[in-house]
Amino acid sequence: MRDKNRPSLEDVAVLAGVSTASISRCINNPKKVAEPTRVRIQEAIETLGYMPHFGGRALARNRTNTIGAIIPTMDNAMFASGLQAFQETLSEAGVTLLVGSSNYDPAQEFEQIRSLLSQGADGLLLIGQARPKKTHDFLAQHSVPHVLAWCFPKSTGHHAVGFDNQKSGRAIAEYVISYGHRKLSVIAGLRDGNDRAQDRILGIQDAIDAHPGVQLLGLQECKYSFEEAGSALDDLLSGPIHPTAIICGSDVLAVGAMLRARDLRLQIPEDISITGFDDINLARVTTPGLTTVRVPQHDMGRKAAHVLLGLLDADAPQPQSYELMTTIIDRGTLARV
Amino acid sequence: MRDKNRPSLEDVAVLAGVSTASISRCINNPKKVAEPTRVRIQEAIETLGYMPHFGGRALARNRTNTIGAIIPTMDNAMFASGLQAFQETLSEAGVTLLVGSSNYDPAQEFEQIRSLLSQGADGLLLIGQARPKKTHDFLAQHSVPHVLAWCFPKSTGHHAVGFDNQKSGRAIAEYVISYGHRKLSVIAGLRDGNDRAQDRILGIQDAIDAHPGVQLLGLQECKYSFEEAGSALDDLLSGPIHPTAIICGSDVLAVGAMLRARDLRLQIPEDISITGFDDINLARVTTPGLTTVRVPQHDMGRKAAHVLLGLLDADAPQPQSYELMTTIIDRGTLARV
DNA sequence: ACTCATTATGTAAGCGCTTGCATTGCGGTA
DNA sequence: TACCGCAATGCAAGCGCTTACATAATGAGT
Repeated sequence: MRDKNRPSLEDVAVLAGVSTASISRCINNPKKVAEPTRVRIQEAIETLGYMPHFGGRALARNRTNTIGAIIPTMDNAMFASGLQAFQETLSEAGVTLLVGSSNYDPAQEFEQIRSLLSQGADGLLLIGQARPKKTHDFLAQHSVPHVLAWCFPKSTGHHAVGFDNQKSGRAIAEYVISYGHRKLSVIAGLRDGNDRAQDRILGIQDAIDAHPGVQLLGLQECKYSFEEAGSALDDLLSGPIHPTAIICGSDVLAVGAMLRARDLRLQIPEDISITGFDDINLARVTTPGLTTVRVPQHDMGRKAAHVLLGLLDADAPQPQSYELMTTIIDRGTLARV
Repeated sequence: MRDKNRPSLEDVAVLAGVSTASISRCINNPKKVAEPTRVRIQEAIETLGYMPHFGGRALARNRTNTIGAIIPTMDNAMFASGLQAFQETLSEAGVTLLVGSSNYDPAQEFEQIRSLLSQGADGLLLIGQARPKKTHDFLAQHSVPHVLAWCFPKSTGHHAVGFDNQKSGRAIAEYVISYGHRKLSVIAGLRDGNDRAQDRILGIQDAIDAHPGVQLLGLQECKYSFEEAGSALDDLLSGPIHPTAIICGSDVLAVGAMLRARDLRLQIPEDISITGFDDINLARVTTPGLTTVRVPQHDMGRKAAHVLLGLLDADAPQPQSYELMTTIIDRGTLARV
């Protein structure tokens, strides 16, 4: 079983003429080793090209210096860039990132959690708050350090770095209403198992309810793809009475709707207003630019990493949760009526 | 050091009334255990909520079932979706993905390689072929199974799943030329340490050289951002004689150029043609849609995973390399002149 | 009934590293 | 000179799991 080519601590020890303990100390806590020995050890390590064996280390320390992130998909720029920031921050701290994706499916998420944990992840980054009891129990049973992102749950019990989706949903709806729109429709992500989509809708509802005279003409749920959003738009326009504005649960949906609207020869925003959510690159590129809600993904990823690292560092001040703020970016897809 | 809460094989063995060896076998090779014992063991595992300890397993097996991928950045949709496919495929095979990012910097890439390897990665996915000798030596010294993606090197010695950037660069340039353009300029990614950017330019050169009368008026290198691409466009237009078409090394660059062109009140493609490379979502969204080179990212990620898994499976037929084909997607940013 | 495969299970030796404790060697102090 | 304290190092016991080998149990073939 022993890999003859791979040098072990033992080998380095022999070459350097010290015990394995010293080598280990030299690697993990150089201060505890005298200067000359350290030099000797370093040389031995170099000449052998020694690299600590991960398994051995993990076994002895009961720690892997690895953190897992489970996101719905990297295919959506929205998560990808948060994840990028997360990874960079971990990397600076010498921690490696394990990635799993759930494809918005709670069952898959559970599997990924199991999987990443059994791969030794010391902690986890999870997206959103809503998950089956089974999952919660599992996390609790194994007391897995974890932080939630892309949400900011009122209830405690979890560390979170994110924003309030409901509040943000309400904000964009209020904004649309403030532009004079009274007949609204919504294209949202599939709510099932997706609390972010859900909360955004709730927020939109809140705003509508708070403004008598404003009505919600239609609500379509669909996957985050241009095509599905296009079909959703078709459905929303199939009724006898058309909305003047369509609030979308994500930029991808909004852009999908815009593309379809263009095919239908509808002018945006003259014929119909459309808003997005996330503020990914896409939103800057459409003509006109998409009016949307900016989510501080980069900050979120970075802060989440810090919180998680803090959680794992026994003698760090226990980190709290952070609520980040979203802002509305008004580009050009929202008209005054 | 022993974590009192975490059940070990030992604990399960006691509960099930068998030896640890049987448990291990039951987990790794159920066939080798008799039905009734297996049931008993399963129950014990369930009630204890046992999960194998990663370190222990890795140490004994000298294998982690983990694969690393080092990509320039996830922030660019182009890598993100390839990575997504890669991850999904690994996951299906029970292998977990470790992610590192190099930010297009060979030194950082080297560090990430070290890091992922010391985290026990059994193999690596790397982007592109050009890297310092130091890195190559390191990979060789440790005989790290790895596959290259996003490129298809002529030289052997590496497994690769990708496409020929030079050929594709030439193809798009030929295409532009076939539309009647004679005065071309190029906006490329920073060539330093980025063989994809380099090869694409070489390909463009090839096409230009093959067509007397076609000239390259300018070549700007810049980072993959809208802003930088915008400035690059400014520079290209600052001369006395303007190009009729600008060939860009990526969609992000192309879109950045388009946005700037719009600011300059230039009509695309009437006043100036622009082409991209990658075919990410962005390309479908601009007005007009971006004419670009489609890179089969999804396939690439998936195939790369298969090849890598094959490389790690001793008794699998040794996988070869795959050259994938790119195609030109003609949307609307390329005019006939 | 006796032997021999065959199958199911147990025993125990590592895998490579960390770390509490023991040992050594040194300079400073009384 | 004898003693103490401290710094540097070595010793060896695990950490939890896998697996070669040993053993036991079963059934088939003679």
